Amino acid sequence: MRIATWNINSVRLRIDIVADFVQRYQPDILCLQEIKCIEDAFPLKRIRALGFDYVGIHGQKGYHGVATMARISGETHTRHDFCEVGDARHLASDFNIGGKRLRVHNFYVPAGGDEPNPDLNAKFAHKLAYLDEMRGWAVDGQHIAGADHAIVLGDLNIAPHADDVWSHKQLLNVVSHTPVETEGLLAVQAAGNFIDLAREDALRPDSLYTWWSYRAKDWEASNRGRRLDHIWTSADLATRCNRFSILSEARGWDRPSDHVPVIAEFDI
DNA sequence: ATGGTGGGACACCCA
Repeated sequence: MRIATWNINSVRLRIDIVADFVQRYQPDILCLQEIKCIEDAFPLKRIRALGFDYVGIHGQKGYHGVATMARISGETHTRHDFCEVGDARHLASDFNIGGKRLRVHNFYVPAGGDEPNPDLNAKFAHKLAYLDEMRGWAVDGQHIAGADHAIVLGDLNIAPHADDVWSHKQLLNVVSHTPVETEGLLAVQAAGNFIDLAREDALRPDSLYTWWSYRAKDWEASNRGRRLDHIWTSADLATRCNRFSILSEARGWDRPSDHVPVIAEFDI
């Protein structure tokens, strides 16, 4: 079973590279973030033509929005409105694999703006509140209730470890790598006993970054990237993961997203 | 210290 996550930064604008990616890498389950459209505007025909049977969409006009599609049959479980602000940032889908129920949580965690002070920046305060609610949700076991395995993935908008960014020192006060965020994200991970696949010794890719700013003159030469996109699994599933990859080359495709696909393969 | 480039919707928000 191959699963991929990709912040596509407008699915309508980039449907052609989504199709190329699917044809070349054949994910069984594909999770997109920042689709930036409502459900009715989602390019459903193109996605179905790629062989996806299940398509779950949590859309919103202009901003955010996540969608999960699969070649295997699935059903939408929930679209949870964390912090109850009406944002489309989460979708949970259930799949039956090998007689077990797998729940896939597709997340787009708030970016949090530029100012890393929650008293001065409501967006940053919202990001911290969102993480805190995720932690409680994981502690309560809500992520897996009624299922056998859980995967939490998506654009979590935080690079939690020192080598998840091009310069730990220079980014300590930059939103996405501040201590309050990295500690907050690691607390969510600990609360759900999730395994961060990129950090498993046997799976660790050479390059960890999943995002490079559009503002760099030459993203590849400067390589000022960050690992913002993650695939976490429940412990039982992590032992069945035999391949993990970050498709860095996608950042160099024509009219790219600023994020690249992250792919995990399981022997289940 | 600053400004750099991309989205969407509609004059400016967000990343």
